[in-house]
Amino acid sequence: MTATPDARPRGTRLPRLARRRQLLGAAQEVFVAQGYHAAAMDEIAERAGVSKPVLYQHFPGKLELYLALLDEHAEALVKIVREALESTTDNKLRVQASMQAFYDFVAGDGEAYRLVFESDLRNVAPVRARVDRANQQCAEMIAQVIAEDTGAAAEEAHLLGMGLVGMAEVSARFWLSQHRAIPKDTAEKIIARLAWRGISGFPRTTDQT
Amino acid sequence: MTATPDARPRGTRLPRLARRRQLLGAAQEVFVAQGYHAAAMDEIAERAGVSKPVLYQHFPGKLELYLALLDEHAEALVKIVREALESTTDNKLRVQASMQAFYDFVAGDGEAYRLVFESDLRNVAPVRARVDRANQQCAEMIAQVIAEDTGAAAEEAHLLGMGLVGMAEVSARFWLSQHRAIPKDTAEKIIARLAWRGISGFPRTTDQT
DNA sequence: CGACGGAGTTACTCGCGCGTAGGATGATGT
DNA sequence: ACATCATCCTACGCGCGAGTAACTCCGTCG
Repeated sequence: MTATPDARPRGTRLPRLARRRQLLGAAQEVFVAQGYHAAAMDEIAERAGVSKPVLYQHFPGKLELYLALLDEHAEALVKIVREALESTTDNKLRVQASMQAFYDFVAGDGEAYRLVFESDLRNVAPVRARVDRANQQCAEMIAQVIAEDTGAAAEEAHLLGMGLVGMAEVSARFWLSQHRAIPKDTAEKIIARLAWRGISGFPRTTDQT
Repeated sequence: MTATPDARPRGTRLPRLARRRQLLGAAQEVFVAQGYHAAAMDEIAERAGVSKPVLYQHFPGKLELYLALLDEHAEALVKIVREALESTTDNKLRVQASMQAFYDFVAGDGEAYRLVFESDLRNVAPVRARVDRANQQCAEMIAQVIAEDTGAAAEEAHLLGMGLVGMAEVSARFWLSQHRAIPKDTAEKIIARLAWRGISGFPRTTDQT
């Protein structure tokens, strides 16, 4: 078990772009499995069946390599949430689709969601900026719909949006941590119903009990 | 700005237990501000106005020092949530109180919530165990109430509980990141209303559209 | 008044992991 | 066949930060 799990054949020569993609793939596996700090550049290189300097011919440093991956997946999250919201004008279905988007994201290939939701580098400014921005954009898109639907103030709608994002994020990660004890679509429906009951016909005024 | 902000007077001698408390205080400041990895034992010692070996006379290593703090605040979170749930038998008020508990926790002294909600050491088993356990306990307590109230299945109630925990956590952190743009009790009420509308009179069956 | 011991200090060792210098190797154009 | 260039390798420098060894200082008790 101490031997390299599945290092690619060490001899293959690749054109620049293909190599880059492959390096990103290897880096993702390692960063996801170990987190940023525990991940060693040596290991990423080895995992790609290549030596370290090759890595540095494609990326200026460890941080930039990480940011490339983070960008990719943060944007992917925002994109599928946007698509979910644009997939219909029926708000109930919108909620359903949005929740499914989060569950899809978390269940997606190679547990890449960890980069966005469980990064161990949030204390570093550029990482924090990206993670926060992804969350904010999701919340903002949802807030827009809420504001239109309920006439709530922007601030309030934004807070509600972030609440729903948190609900989706955390419940989806929990669902996955239970190794899908509940079928995916069932979990999505349960959470979607919770969310929909929560916001549908939300009272228009802020200051009431 | 490069000089030490407020190192305690370097000469004071303290009895063992007082020193320990003080070291925990200094460590908390540094861990909260920098995260685990960026925090240096030298800096914690300096912040406490003491040299490094003193730190090692009280804690066997950096990790154990961190775990001591994490335990403390994880337990504090579970405790205030439990107290919120036990404060009344009116479920609507329970929701209100629970949300307030999360907001109180996040707004609490020295931003210690970061240790529990934003730890950059979740990839390390003992840390992950503690963070997950705190979340699970909160969700479990809420799930219990939900199950009693709605008759939902245990699995479903647990998922709902985790959804509400996520809603509270993420929205509270967002609220704080906006530097309290909304008054605290207003934010609490908005989220509490969202949560209460979501679960109150939750349908008893799972498999309906 | 001397020695005992708790409290603290300075000044190291040492391993780990990022990033790099300099050399080898194999395909391509002339 | 030979030069050329991109691609890849081995082997190292080097800083940083956790943890430690060996010493000092001062109150207290017999």
